[in-house]
Amino acid sequence: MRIASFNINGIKARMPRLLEWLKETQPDVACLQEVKSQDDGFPAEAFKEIGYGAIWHGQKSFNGVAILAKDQMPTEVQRGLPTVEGKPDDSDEQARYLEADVRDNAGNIIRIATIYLPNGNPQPGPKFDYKLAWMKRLRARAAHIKSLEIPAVLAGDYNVIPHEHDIYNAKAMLDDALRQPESRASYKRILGDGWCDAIENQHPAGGVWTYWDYRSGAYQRDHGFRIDHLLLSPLAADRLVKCGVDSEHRGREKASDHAPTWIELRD
DNA sequence: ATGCCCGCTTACAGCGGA
Repeated sequence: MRIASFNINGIKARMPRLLEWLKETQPDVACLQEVKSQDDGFPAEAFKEIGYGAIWHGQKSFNGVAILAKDQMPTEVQRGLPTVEGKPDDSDEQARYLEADVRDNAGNIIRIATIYLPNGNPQPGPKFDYKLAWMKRLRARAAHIKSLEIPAVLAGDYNVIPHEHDIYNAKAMLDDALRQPESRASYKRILGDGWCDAIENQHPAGGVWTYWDYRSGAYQRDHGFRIDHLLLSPLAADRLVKCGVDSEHRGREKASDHAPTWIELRD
């Protein structure tokens, strides 16, 4: 069972590359972020034609998330991140969270969330405050999911560089929201509740990148960092076989600035 | 210190991204 996370940076511009990647790597589940499309413009039919059911939470111009599943339709569980108290948060208009159940090859349910965590720049400021508040809400939702004691995968662009060894140069981006101590501490608190960061678990020495800036030839110079994460509940972590990054796809024409990041769970 | 590149928009310049 392969489950992938991919910040596509605009579904209209990325559709050829996205379809190509789906056909080449055949993920069972693909969590997408930065769809940048209204609900009406989502190309569900094109995914259906290659065997993927899809649900999506769109927004004009910005943000937007989706879950694709091969040979099945994901069953939507939660659209938008609730408040810390677990109520719908009507004040948050940004489409950054979608949660669904899918079935594995044995027919058992796996809970999936696609996450586009706020960037938070510039910091300090209201955008950084929003990021940290959003992370508190995510932690509360994750705790709820964990309490269900089911296999669950929280996959997405977390916009957090967890450690010094998760960036090409420890001195780079020192003032950036992605690597502030508050961002890292908030991410660490979620992991501390019992979630396993798959890539960190399998590559403890670091040096794995999922994002390379478009500017300054960052990909060619391998100036990357790791911000796309798949967090596994204990019952999912027990089934982790391997994980990786399709970094070669970052080097193709008209690529996203993120590379697809994936895990494989045993059946 | 700022922009670099890229995608988006009742677009053709400005914003957001990271």
